[in-house]
Amino acid sequence: MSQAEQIEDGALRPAVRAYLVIRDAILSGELASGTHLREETLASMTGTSRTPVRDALGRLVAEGLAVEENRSRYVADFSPSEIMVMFDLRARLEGYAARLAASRITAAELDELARLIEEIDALDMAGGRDATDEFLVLNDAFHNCILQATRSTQLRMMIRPVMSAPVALLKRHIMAQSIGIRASNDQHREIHRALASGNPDWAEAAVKAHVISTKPFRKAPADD
Amino acid sequence: MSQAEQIEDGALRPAVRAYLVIRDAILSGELASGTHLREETLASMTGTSRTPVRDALGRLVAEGLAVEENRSRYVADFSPSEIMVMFDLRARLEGYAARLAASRITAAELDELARLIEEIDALDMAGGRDATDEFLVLNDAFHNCILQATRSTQLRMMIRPVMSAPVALLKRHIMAQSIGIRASNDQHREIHRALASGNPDWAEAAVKAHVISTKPFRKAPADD
DNA sequence: TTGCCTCACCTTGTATACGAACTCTGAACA
DNA sequence: TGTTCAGAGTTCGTATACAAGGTGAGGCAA
Repeated sequence: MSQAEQIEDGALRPAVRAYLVIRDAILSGELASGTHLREETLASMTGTSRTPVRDALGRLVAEGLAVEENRSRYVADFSPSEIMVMFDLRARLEGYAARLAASRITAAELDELARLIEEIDALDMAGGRDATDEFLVLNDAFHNCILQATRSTQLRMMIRPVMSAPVALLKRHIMAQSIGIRASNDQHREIHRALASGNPDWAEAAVKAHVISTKPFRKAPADD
Repeated sequence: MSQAEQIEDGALRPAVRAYLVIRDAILSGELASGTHLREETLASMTGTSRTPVRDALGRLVAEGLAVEENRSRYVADFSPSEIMVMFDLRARLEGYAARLAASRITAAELDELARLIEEIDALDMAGGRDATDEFLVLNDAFHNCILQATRSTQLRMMIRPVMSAPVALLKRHIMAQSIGIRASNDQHREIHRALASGNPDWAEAAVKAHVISTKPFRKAPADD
């Protein structure tokens, strides 16, 4: 699609650079919960004018990483209970996506999923320093392939925001070894089998379990 | 909250006026699926400059009413199967919201729900020309009250987009008498009982059923 | 001393001008 | 006749100037 935007880190368009910089600052904690996101401040932080910053803030609000109050935006609350809500939502939404995909996925897409599973396996064998980053890319591709197979742009648009934040949070937990690449890929294998069988109930349950298993906290304030 | 924005129709801020005008044009079919949303054109249509239009388009993309492709935006596809997806998503998300609300809702909020139910009943008795519009307002308040009771801004932000389009579509079906105000309010009553009992499973199921019952089509391309 | 009013500053919202990228058309050459 | 390249026109992206609104501090009066 729009690879032109991603070819080089320094060559990013101002709007996407602003988005990425602010997003990273929020997810890394550099901008703490409740911080007032001043357009002028962010503009100098990202090296652009206020226009791309406003664009970026709009996206961040839509993704739930920032909230609007009065006329300003503030970085959203990421309390443990909020993070659990995000994972629960993602589990339900992606589960539903898998349900649709089960009856709409093509043979080519199933092959693509199988290929990604193999690549992740190879990664797991090799190990190495930046296996985490590569895993995240392949993992993202796997989940996006399922979304693609739903044939619903509405669904893709709806899930995009609820995926971005949990995926970013995921990185920390993989690095902290609390989530194993091997175990995660075993779940991918089961999801592939479910989709290949065309069984919507199985596909939904498998994806739901996969996402929930990455939910970072033990205690369950959400009645789930 | 921001009532200042809504006091008068002519006194709306350009950004929200642009948003409402374009949104209505999309939902009414005036702007057909796939239409290229040219900023300059929309600017003259809404009587503003391109800046508020860009803001509005960003929101519409986030809500799934428009899609981005290359550098432009186009009005999204509202095929029957896409509309069914939107209703299914809303059912799942609001069901989850009710689940959370069941254990977090306050007595005051339960009273508020009861009050809204009574108002809708009164509306149903009175009948009249614009009962539909008033019902939509009260109905919206009812659903928002439940969202409020989840104590999760993430959830509210996530559900907002998936509610707006179905609710707008709802209007046509109420006017077409295919959805009864009386029957809908009976479901509200059950939801109230479920929430009051604090039973998350019941609350989730009741809300899910309520939303699904408004799903406009008989045939079910979604395996649901 | 306390409460209220006013003024100034700070932040966001809007308009507009300019620059860049993409697309579509038309013509020329293979 | 088909394909490709060039150029112009159109549309979007960004920066900036200006306007409006809100908030906080400071002073004045009761």
